[in-house]
Amino acid sequence: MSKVQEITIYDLAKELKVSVATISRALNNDPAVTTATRQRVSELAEKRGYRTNTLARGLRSQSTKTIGVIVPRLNSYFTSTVITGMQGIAYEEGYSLVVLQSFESKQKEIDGAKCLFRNRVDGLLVSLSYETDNLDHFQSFIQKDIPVILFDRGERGNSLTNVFIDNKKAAYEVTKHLLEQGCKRIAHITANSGLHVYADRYEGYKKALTEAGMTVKDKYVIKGDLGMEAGTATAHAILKMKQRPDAIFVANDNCAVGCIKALKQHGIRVPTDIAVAGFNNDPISIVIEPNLTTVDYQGHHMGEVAVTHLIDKLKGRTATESNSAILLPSSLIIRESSLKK
Amino acid sequence: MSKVQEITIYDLAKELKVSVATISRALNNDPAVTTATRQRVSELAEKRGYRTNTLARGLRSQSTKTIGVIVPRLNSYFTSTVITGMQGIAYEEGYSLVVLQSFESKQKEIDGAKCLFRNRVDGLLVSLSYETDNLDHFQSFIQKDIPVILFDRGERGNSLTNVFIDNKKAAYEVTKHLLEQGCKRIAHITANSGLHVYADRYEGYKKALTEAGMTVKDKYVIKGDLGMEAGTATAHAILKMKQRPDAIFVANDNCAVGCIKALKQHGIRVPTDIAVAGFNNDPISIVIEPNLTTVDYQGHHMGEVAVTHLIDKLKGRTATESNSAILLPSSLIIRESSLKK
DNA sequence: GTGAAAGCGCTAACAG
DNA sequence: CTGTTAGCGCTTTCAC
Repeated sequence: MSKVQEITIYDLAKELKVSVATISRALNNDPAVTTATRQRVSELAEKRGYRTNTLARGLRSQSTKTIGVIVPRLNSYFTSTVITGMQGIAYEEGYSLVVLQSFESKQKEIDGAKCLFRNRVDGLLVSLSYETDNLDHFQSFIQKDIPVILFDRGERGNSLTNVFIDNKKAAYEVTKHLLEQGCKRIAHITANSGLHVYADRYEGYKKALTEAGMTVKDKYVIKGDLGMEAGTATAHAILKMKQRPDAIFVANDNCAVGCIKALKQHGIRVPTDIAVAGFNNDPISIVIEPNLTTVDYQGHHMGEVAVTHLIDKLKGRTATESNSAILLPSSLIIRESSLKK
Repeated sequence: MSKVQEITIYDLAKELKVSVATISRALNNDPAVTTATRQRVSELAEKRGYRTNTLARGLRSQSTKTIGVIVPRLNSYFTSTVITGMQGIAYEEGYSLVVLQSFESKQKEIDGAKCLFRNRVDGLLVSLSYETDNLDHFQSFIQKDIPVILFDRGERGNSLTNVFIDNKKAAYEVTKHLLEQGCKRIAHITANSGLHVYADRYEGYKKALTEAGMTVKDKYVIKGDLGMEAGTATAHAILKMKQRPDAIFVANDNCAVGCIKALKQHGIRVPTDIAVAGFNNDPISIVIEPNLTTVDYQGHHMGEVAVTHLIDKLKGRTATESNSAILLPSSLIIRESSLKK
């Protein structure tokens, strides 16, 4: 198959005996051009198989129409849902998404940010890695007025827009529910990370305990990578405790599932002996037996909100301040894994 | 924060009192330029925060350094693994990935292809949607010599490179294993799709049955969308059959899990009453109880192979023919869900 | 309402 | 080994 020649606005201009400026205007629906010519232009463009050269346009208009996204990992239901939500809006608005993974590594996140910066994304959407403890690597974006929005895993005390849920409140509700089930010794498995998301979940856990007149016991707060294997490992550690907890609140579903699997293998009855609750409402939570009590929040919606705010900024139609925190709703979903009664 | 001025090679040229050509060469490691100047250039570039304008470069060199990827859905473990594999290689080679979802819709796949075509991706990697029954929408790419490679869900009888596993063989092995467990009435749940992947799995299933002196019974071959809910629905249909199958070979894990859940809810013992096998070795297969027998194949590797072939073509260092089929290994993983003995 | 022309930042052919 | 220069295809002032 021989290579077909690319059509440019010059070709169209020549054929219609008008100037390239007119073609350009017609193609961009500039009201200055008559409806008639606009019609003729778009017809010919279609007929000749013209496609705008985004490179040339971008070079001229100093924008790539590309949004960079950095996520810890692609392989979670939540993340893919978020991205799907972002994609829907982005494509409607004429933006492409370039998605990178940090694999929970700060260095990879920095590298990814650099890469996207070099590639001149118009904006950046980031969910931070476990290891991330500052936002210096986004400074180059800020200096060039490239908007950066954090979603799900953001940080406080910065000048960026954050889109997340009220993690403290959600964790508080989970813990309170566990207390209401009569649990007296509630362990908490969380990420080995300084991110506020996890600190907030811990705070919620603590608040519920405190309100119930209990105190947080350090040995009951266990940190790991929240993977399924980590769940299994932590369960083993818990089984070795002299005084075993009677409930475990895990900061994500995957890890909670690993935990339940291990507990069951060792003959522990869930929830009778130990109740378990997770976080995220991953589909896996209704596959594990007993089905997992968890916190649900809409990744799809979060993605839409984050990208909408970003595009609003890009198009200069923003109403929101930077430095604002956008809180999305979440809800406790109670299933068998926590029902002692 | 005031907007920082963008540095160009002209700025560097002026400051170093050399021509832009020299700068350009130095930056691209052209051996024609002395090591000394190259050194000076890269130092200054670093110091001034220079970043190549990919737009300008692309406009000049007629390439976007972008690879388009179309997948049915992002939210499967297999898919995210494939993409991770692709990403690793792509970024090493200086390419970005733009990933689109078809949501199993032919129209969405066509739209996605058009979008990527307009955005001038240098190459395309596609895993076809259920509904796709021809490859006409890739014709525009072929005409412009833009390489298109199909992975996982490809088609035969076309001029494109295909990267997949031997589905017939894999399905044959699953079915044979089920027969060896003493199953006499093996049902097959597959996609409601004309794709060869599923036709091949059916062929493997058929071959095993035929070899065992059995025939395929139409009522035992059930088509659906292979989602978890479809698995549940199909299980219900199976439970209503006068003569129930004693084994079900499902064409993916997700659906198999939905199936097992429903069977168990209705008091059917898996595998004793009905054995179940899936396909893909999704992590969910070791969460469901009993753990699911399935077919494992490396998405990561498949992604790497597909993108490597694509980039080889792009860089003109290809050895493989188009129209070639690249077969990757797969293996049967036997777990409790199929062990009658 | 339309056209002429400059220039976005880079690469590569050509000349030296 | 290095410099000059012509575009790549588009948008956008500034004229008319």
